Amino acid sequence: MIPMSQRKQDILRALVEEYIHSATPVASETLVRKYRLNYSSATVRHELAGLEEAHLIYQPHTSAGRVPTDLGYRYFVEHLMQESALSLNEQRLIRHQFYQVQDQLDQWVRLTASVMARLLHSAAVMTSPRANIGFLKHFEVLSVTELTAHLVLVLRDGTVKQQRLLLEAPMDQAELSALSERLNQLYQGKSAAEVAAHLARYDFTPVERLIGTTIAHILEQHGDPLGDIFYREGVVNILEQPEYSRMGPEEERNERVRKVMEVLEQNRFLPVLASELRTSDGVQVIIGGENEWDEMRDVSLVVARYGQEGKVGGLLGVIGPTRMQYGRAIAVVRYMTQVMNELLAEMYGFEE
Amino acid sequence: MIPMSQRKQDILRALVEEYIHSATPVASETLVRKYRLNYSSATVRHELAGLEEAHLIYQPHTSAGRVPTDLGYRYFVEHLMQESALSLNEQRLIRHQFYQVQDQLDQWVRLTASVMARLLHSAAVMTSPRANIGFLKHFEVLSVTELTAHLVLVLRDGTVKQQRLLLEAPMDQAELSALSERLNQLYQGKSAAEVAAHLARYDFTPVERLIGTTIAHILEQHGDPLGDIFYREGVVNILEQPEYSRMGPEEERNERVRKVMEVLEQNRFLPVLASELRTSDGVQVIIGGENEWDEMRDVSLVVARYGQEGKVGGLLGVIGPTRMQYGRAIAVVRYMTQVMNELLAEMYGFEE
DNA sequence: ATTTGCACTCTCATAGCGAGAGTGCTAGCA
DNA sequence: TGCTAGCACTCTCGCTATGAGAGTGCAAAT
Repeated sequence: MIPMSQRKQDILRALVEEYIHSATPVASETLVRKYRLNYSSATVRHELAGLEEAHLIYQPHTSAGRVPTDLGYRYFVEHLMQESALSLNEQRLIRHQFYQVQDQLDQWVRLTASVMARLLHSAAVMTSPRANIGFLKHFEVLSVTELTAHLVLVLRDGTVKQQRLLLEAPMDQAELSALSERLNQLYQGKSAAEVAAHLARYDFTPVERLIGTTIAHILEQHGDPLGDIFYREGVVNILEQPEYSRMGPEEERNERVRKVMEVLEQNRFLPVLASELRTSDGVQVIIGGENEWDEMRDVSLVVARYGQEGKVGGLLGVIGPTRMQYGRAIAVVRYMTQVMNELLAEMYGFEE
Repeated sequence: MIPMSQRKQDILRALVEEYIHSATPVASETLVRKYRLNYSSATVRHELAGLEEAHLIYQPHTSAGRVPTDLGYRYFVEHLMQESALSLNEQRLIRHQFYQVQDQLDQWVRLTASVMARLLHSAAVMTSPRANIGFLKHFEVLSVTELTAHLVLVLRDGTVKQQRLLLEAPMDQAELSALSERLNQLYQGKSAAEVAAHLARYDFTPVERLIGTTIAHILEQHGDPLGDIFYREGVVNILEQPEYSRMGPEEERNERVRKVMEVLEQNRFLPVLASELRTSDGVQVIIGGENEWDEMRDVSLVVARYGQEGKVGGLLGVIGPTRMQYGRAIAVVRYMTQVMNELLAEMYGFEE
């Protein structure tokens, strides 16, 4: 990294902000005019050449303005940006919406995603809250036919799983009920590991073992908080961004749109998040091609975990073009994390 | 409706098929050549003029080929099209995929949507199966703080609802458990109406009443099988259709994309479906602007209800440009309905 | 009742062109 | 030495013109 004089920093900050705003390559002249810099455009051009040397910005072609590179954005986010906190008014507005919604968990999640999408004019993604480790709250076994039954699990975080069971020997509802009552006693509040351990130790009938292993299996599967995304909101907003609807040659743009839609629809960003969020806490910013996933070269993510560590929680964030209002996005994501945390705390009675 | 000679019908059929295939206005010459008609192109042109008179087709501009109108598609679907059943191979392939998936309900749903999307290269939408009327299976009340509790409902179709309760007087978990056990006895297997009726008749404590009304409310809300769409698949496929990526002037196309994405994201098609499906059974075809919802002028729907009437069920279908492979789409939707029906029947033990 | 032949219309792709934007460099100035 | 003014140069972008091609509608012929 080259030494960054104060002036270079000022210029880079101005350039990134301007580009985020205008979505077109930024000219030296523009910077001087709009950002009241005390040097002439020629001086600015000189500095720009330096920044380009350092791969922080680049020119799409000779005699076009400059555009930040991924590296430039990264520097901006790390050193130059200031998080633009939400105004009190916005905060009130958001709170108010949650207040209006009936106290239903899934509605909160949906609302959170929708608020983020609207506030940032970009796409928001979010997982339902789920326990980091699945704990069984309760299960029932319903007889379907003589040889099949239907297992319904309720986990402590409120999710429900259903699975069909194929019995080896015929059993009726009464038998199953008795059995499930007994096993419920045993497994209530247990995790996958505990259930599995338990299974290993004692002797069980085949049916009991079947139910036990199935439960353990489901709990285990459930463990990964990145299992699947449930809510996507504001995908249209992305398409309205100039890079996807106006700028550049037709073909490239179509290609970009296709890519970003594919990423969104198939949750391709999950692996990236998984590794990123496992290592560190707080709001994470992932910029464009930094993560070497080719399809994501043009998009940035601003994401965070919400919920209580080791208890119930999930993931929320926004996804948009690399030219993203990072300052605001970070503020919004941080704030929504906080809101969700409070809601969950109330709901589950954690101390914060 | 004008009288439709055999020849007119033949020509219309050929034209619609060709347009569905090529996505470009169809010339008289092309029809003669590709569909081996026994008349000259001039004759065909003459007939085309007649069809245009009848608003079944139109010309985008003088000296372009013809394109079917919504009315034309309708006539095609109603009188000319033949449903192209899925080959045995395709059927086997589909079955096989379901066979591979563990017997988990939500995975079936997801798989169904995904299969439809892939088979038809268009977007598929689907609701999770839910009972047409909500019946309570079981509920629990968990103490959170002194004055708040957490209500978890399990309905008979397996969905779960959570809601926070604000108590008027402090209660601890023991009290709540006792209470909920008693009420569970009362309400088990009941519908919204039954719970509500029950509430009206007897005297209850405020807490009991609170829980009762909340349960009734949730059951009621749940009743509408069109409450919300859970699965969308293959949205990218739509963007790959020429009308959204290649044809026509830039601006119009963007507008189209924006519209269709909005419709998809916000489930705007639900009201249309609701009225359509309530009146009749089987696979429904809704073509473009027929339903006077302006945003949907350019898209068609092929949808059906699945599940057992009055018991558990949902909605599935595909959504794409009006230029859609109706014959195949209808076949696929019909087949997937059947598959889902069988799966549900197995799972819940209905006789089919 | 069809078909042939032909004039006519409209679109679409291409090339050419000029204006404008923005740069890099050089020479001059504090 | 650091900054600025001036200027030539480059590249894009939008506009217009143009011509080929596609497809029609119509009139005359079969």
